[in-house]
Amino acid sequence: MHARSDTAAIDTAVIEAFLGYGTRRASEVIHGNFIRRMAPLGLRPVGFTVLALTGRNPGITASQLCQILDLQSPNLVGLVKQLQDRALIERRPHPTDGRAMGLHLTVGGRQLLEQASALAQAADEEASTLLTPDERQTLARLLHKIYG
Amino acid sequence: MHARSDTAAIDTAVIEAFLGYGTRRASEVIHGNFIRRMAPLGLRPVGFTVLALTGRNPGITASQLCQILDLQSPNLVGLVKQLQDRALIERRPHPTDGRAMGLHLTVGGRQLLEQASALAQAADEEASTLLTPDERQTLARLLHKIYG
DNA sequence: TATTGTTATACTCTATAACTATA
DNA sequence: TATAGTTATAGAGTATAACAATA
Repeated sequence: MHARSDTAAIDTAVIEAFLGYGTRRASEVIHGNFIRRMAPLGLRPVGFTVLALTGRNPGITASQLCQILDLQSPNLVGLVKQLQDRALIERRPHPTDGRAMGLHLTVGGRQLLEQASALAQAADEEASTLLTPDERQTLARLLHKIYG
Repeated sequence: MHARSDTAAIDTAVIEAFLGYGTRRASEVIHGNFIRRMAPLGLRPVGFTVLALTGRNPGITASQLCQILDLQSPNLVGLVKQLQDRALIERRPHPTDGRAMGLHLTVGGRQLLEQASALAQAADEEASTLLTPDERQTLARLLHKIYG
C-alpha cells in the first residue's frame, strides 16, 4: 500500500504519552538511518556495536558481549563468524580461560570501524536535527537511566 | 548461556554515546516489561496501540493506522483479524469511502483497553524509576522531536 | 491512474533446548 | 555444578510483489 489517507484529525496523544512508544519509534527512525547509511559497509547495528566494543576492549569475549548488549549467545555466534570470515576480527585463545576466545580487531576491522563510526554519528545527527547539543546530551543521559 | 562473566572492566562509553544505541536499549527494556505484564491479556505492543488509537478515534481505518504507526499494511491485516476474532474491535463500512472499513471498539474491547492502559503505564514506570516526573516529561518531549 | 485492503512469501531478528569442553 | 561456546530450530517482526475493488 502507498498510504496517503488523511491522518490530520487523528488524536495520537493517547499513545505518545508512553515512553515505550516514544523510545520504540525514535529507535526505529535512527535504526532506519543507520541501515541505509551503513548498507555499503555491510554492517548492521549489532555488528557495529561488536566492532566498536572489540576495538575499545581488545580480548573481549562473546560472553561479555552478550551480557553488555543483552544478546542471546546463539544469536552472536553467526555474527562473529561473519566478521571473522570478512577478516574484520580475529579470535585468539583466552589467556586464562581455556573455554573462552578473545576477540581482536584486524587492521581492516579497525579501518572499517573508523568509517562506520562516522556513518553512525551521521545517522544520529540526521535524526536529531531538532535537538540542541544540550538536549542531545540530556536525552542520552535520561535514556541511560532506563537501560543502564 | 547463563552469562556471568565479568564486564566491570569493559569500556562501553564508545557505544553509549550514540542515540541509536540508547533509544534501542531503552526501548527493549520497556518492551520487555510490556510483554511480561501484558501477556495475560494476550496483547502485544502494536495490538495495544491499535486498540488505543481505535478507542480514541472511532472509525479509524487500517490505512490511517499504517501511516501513524509506520506499519506495512500486509502486517496489519492479520492483527486486525485477530482483534476482530476476539470480539475486541468491529469493522464497519466507511461512510464515504467504499474501499475502506472503519474500526470501532466493542464493549469488551473498551474494557480490555482500560486494563491494558494501566499495565502499559506500569511498564513505563517500572523502567523509569530513576527519573523524576519532570525528567520523564522531558524525555517524552525530546523523543517526539526525533520520531514526530 | 491512485488508493484500500488482501494474499502469499521471504527475510531478519530473537528465543529456547540441548550439547561439548572447560572452570 | 556452573560457565563459554556451539548447533539446530522455532517464533515473532518486518519487507516486497501482486492482486481485486473502489476512488
